[in-house]
Formats: sequence, C-alpha cells, structure tokens
Amino acid sequence: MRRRSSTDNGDKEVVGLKRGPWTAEEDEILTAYIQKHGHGNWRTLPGKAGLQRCGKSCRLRWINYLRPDIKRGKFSLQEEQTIIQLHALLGNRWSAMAAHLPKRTDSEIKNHWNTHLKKRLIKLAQWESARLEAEARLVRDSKQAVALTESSPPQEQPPYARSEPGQTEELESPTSTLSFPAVGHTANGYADGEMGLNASKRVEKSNQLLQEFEETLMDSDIDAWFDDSFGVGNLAFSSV
DNA sequence: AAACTTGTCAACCGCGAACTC
DNA sequence: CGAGTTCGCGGTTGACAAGTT
Repeated sequence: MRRRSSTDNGDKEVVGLKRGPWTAEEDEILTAYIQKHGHGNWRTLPGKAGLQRCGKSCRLRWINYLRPDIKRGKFSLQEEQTIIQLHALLGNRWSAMAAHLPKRTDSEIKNHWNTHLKKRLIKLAQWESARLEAEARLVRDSKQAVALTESSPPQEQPPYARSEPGQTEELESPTSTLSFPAVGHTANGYADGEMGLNASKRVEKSNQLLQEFEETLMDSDIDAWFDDSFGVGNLAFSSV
C-alpha cells in the first residue's frame, strides 16, 4: 500500500501557504532564486526563497512556465502531427512525448491533446464510421436489387422499405450521423421511372452513386479537414 | 445587454517510483 | 531491509475568456 507522504494533502492544510494563480512578483522571486542557487530540494526551496508556496507548486510553476527553454504559443502542424503519432505509440505518456518535442512540456502537450486533438480525432472516427456504414448499405442494396430482379417476383415495395429484422439493424450505429432513405428512392418507393430500370442499370447507378458519395466525403471533407489540421493526408495513421 | 454555453489552460490533487536514512 | 521523504507523472478541476442565444 501507498505510504502517505508529508507533502500529500498536507500542503492545503498548512496555514499561510498561498494557492491559486502566481503573481509576476512570485515568478520573479522563484526565477531569481533558481537561477542563482538551482532548485535543489523543492520542499525546502519556498522557505529559502521567501515564497509562501508549497514546494510542489514551485516545481510545477518552474517546470511548466518559468524555465527559460520553453516554447510557448500555438502548436505547429508538424508538432500536432508528431503528437498524434506519438500518442498512437505511447498512449497518455505525456512526459515521454515531451521528450520528442523540444521545448514543449508534458503539461502543454496533455492540454493540447485533450482540448484540440482528441476532439478532432473523435469527429474523424465518427465520420469514417458513417462512411463505411453508407458504403456497406449501398453495396447491399445493389446486390438485393440484382437478386430480386433476377428472381422476378412482382414487388410492391423496394427491398429497403420492407425493414426486415436483422437487415437494417446490423448496419445501424449509434455513432452514425447519416440517415439514408436509400439513394435514388423516395420515402414511399422508387422514384418515378426507377422500377422500370433493369438490374444491370440499377447496379450501375448504385455504383455510380456510391462513387460520388465517396468522392464527396473524401475529397471535400476528410481530406480538407486533414489538410487544415495537419497539412498532410492520412499520414498520421497509416505511418504509425 | 444579459444570460448561458463552450473552450482553454493554469493549477491542484492523488498516486507510484525513486531515493535517503 | 524497511520506513519515511521527495520527485514526477497523469487526471481533474475551476477560473476566465470568447462565442452564442
């Protein structure tokens, strides 16, 4: 079991220790002290430097904000790309990731991941899921159209509209943002003249629609998004 | 203009590892 | 070798800013 250290919990119970945002004056005192003496023992540092802060707070402030070799400000596309790749390899090991990003702190990387990159990647994953779902559905509809035309029993409704259990459910996903009344069909049946098409024409049309749909998604949305975000294609995933 | 929501990020907290005695 | 102390990491929180209704 873990032994309770004197710094745990104790800091917030010690009367007189300041908490919350650091002032410019405190920053100055801490920086001056460390530049002159080095940080040494963090626990004893505040007393020696004349700061009403706990050692832990001083350490955090120095490491994440006051150190001279820190690069602040917006992450470059290259840096974001590196973070995504490193995260795929290392998971949430921020300090290990920071070792690969010069002048960036683990805290900064963690914050950037949680507030920017994670959200974007989740969105992309949902997008990709919906795309695959749509693709599967269109392929299935094409095959059904061929099979039903060839066995040629008269159809009162198109296959997609009959909602057979196990057919629609298996393609539905809670993450999907798409809702298809089947491409090229109205809600009540085939569009005018659609039923008159022969099987090969329908397959051709479905394939064409599928291709258009894929091109629309890939070209205008996902790729654009990646370009905007990383300045590259799907490199971040394929190369890791 | 005010109220509300969402985004951002600095600071804190708890824990395990490493170190010291 | 065991107990106590310190360090460093990752997760979470909360204050503030910006955006939206």
